[in-house]
Amino acid sequence: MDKKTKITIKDVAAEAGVSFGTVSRVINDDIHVKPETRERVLQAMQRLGFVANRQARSLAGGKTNFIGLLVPDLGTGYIGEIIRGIDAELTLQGLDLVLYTTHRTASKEAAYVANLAQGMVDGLLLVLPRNPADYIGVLTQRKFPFVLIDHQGTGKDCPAVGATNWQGGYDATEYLIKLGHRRIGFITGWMDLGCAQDRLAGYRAALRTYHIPEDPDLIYEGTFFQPDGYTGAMKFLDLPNPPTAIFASNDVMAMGVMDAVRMRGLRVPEDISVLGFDDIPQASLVRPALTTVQQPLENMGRVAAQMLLDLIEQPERKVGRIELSTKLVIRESCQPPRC
Amino acid sequence: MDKKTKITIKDVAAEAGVSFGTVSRVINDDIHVKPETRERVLQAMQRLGFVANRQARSLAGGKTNFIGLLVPDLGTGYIGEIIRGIDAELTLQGLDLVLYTTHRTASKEAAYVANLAQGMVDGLLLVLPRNPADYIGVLTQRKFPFVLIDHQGTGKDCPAVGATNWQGGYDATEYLIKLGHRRIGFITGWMDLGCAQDRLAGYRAALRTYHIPEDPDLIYEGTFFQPDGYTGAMKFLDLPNPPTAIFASNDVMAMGVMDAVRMRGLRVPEDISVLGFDDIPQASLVRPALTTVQQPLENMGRVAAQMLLDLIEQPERKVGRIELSTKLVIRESCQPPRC
DNA sequence: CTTCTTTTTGTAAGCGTTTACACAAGGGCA
DNA sequence: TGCCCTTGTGTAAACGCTTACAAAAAGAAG
Repeated sequence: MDKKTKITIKDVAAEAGVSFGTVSRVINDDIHVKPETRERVLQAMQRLGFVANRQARSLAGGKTNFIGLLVPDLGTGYIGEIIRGIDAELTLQGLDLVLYTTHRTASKEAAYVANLAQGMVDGLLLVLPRNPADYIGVLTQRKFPFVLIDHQGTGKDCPAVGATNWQGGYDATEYLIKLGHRRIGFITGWMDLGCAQDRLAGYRAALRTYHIPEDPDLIYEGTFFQPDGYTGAMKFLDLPNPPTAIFASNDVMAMGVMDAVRMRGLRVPEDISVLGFDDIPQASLVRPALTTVQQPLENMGRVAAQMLLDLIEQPERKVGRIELSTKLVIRESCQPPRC
Repeated sequence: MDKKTKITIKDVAAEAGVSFGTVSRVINDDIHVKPETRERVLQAMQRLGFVANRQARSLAGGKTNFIGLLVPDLGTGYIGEIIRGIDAELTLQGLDLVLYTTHRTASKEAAYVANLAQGMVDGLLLVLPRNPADYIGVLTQRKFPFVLIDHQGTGKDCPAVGATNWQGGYDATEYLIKLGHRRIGFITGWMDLGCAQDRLAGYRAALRTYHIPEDPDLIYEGTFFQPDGYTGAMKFLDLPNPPTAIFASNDVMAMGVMDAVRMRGLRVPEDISVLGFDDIPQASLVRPALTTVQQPLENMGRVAAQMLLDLIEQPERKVGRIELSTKLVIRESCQPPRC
């Protein structure tokens, strides 16, 4: 049916018997078009199967309608959830997503940002940026719209969305304490990341509140990957006085913990309580279902996208960090310690 | 430092003391530029921090340097692995990825494809397309380059890459049989997908080869999600004569199976052997580590990207389906049945 | 029926490149 | 020295659209 190679606004204009300017106005929902003319144009577009050329619109209009998304990796469902939120919001505005995976190579990150900011996209969304200090300065100075997702740290006041990691760490620890636990093992995330630091700080604060002395043996430094949970738990279980509960800084490490516990012939939660962080989809699917601190990942993506859109609209507007609240989701992996 | 808003080739031309045509030639690695001129231009570009405008290049050059990627979802690591491969290959060619997540809404799929094919991208990569029949015709007829990933079915001979699902199903079943199992439960994937059908067919073929009668009670129809594995296994275990091994059509369902087995107070692999399909990163991390059929996911992505690039180069070339071979990865979740 | 507004529509000038074509140098050769 | 090739460089015309600005049509008011 479509024998023509490319249908342009001129073709549509000819078909509808108007000038191409009018067609352009119809495309852009310009007010100044007589309803019946608009209708005629719309039908012509329909008939010809016209789709506006993106590149041309961008060139002439000065905006690309692309948003750049930089993510470290797509291995865990974690980032998938965030993207889902971003995607939902962007689709509403007819914007498309250009995906860059940095695979944890910090160098690529800065290079990508430099290029993208040169007009390839209208705005930038950075998930779990590794060392944003490298380019935030440039971005800010150039007034290029961007939003950081799940990062805090540089102390600089720049647009970011994250979760209340400190509070999440605190709440979870408090929950374990109230269940009666006194020796609670903690497995940290990758401590270069602010979120990992905050979760640990929350854990510590809760212990302090309840006058439980902190034991350095009960803190194992991990990197957010499952094997850390396994190894950390093994180490805890080797202790002369092992913990009765283990709180891992994310769910996948918590699953590593569960494996280790089972490996030792112990049971969750009867012998050891296990608590995670994130509430990835899998958390509710393992047995026992994991009690965890829920991060509103999808919502974080959504909010970040909204912030970015606002920023694109009004670049002057000053926005800072937004923290979405975490929520303790109680399932089956924790119970009071054995007497 | 960059006080100028936009640096164009004209600025570079002025800086280098040449015409903008020459600058363009330098950008495009045109042979007809005197080495020293090239050098001068390059330095000017460097000095000015010039980055070519993507939209303008696309408009004038006729290609966008974008590849469209349609995926159903990013929940499981499965697609992340594929993207990693695609990404690696595309980066080599300086192409960027525009991401569309259809979230299993078939309607969005067709709409996206229609738009994208209208010049928004140079080619299309479709991962696990739901009902490609809707648009393959249009794409083919219009000679628009595309490659299907992990799909077979329509019988039409179109560019696709997948894995040897049948063989994988066969090999795994044979392995279980050789371990001594006679009653092997099978949990299917979502049967609308060709890969799910093939795995089941492989399972059946192996049974036939070894003259083991097929028992309809030992086949549970799932949809590739973890709860299916759980439910299916529960159903098997309720049988008067339950299976001694369970083969799930993907790893996440196999993990559901493990949960169910544990829930019943049984042990993997002592009481029940469990086998998966895919070899997602998690498979080696759970305890017992999952024996599974490895799909070369990253490589599938890479090969698909290469095929697409070839197709873009020579649109006339006829390419069909490529199948990458699966491999049985033996870990800890299977052993001979108890006497 | 003018004249002045207020829509509505047409026109032309870009947006930043690529690329076919024209033109200016340098050789090589007779 | 003159002529023809190369090789390197400049020029102008697209690419398909947006958007001021100008022009025409349609009301409103007198």
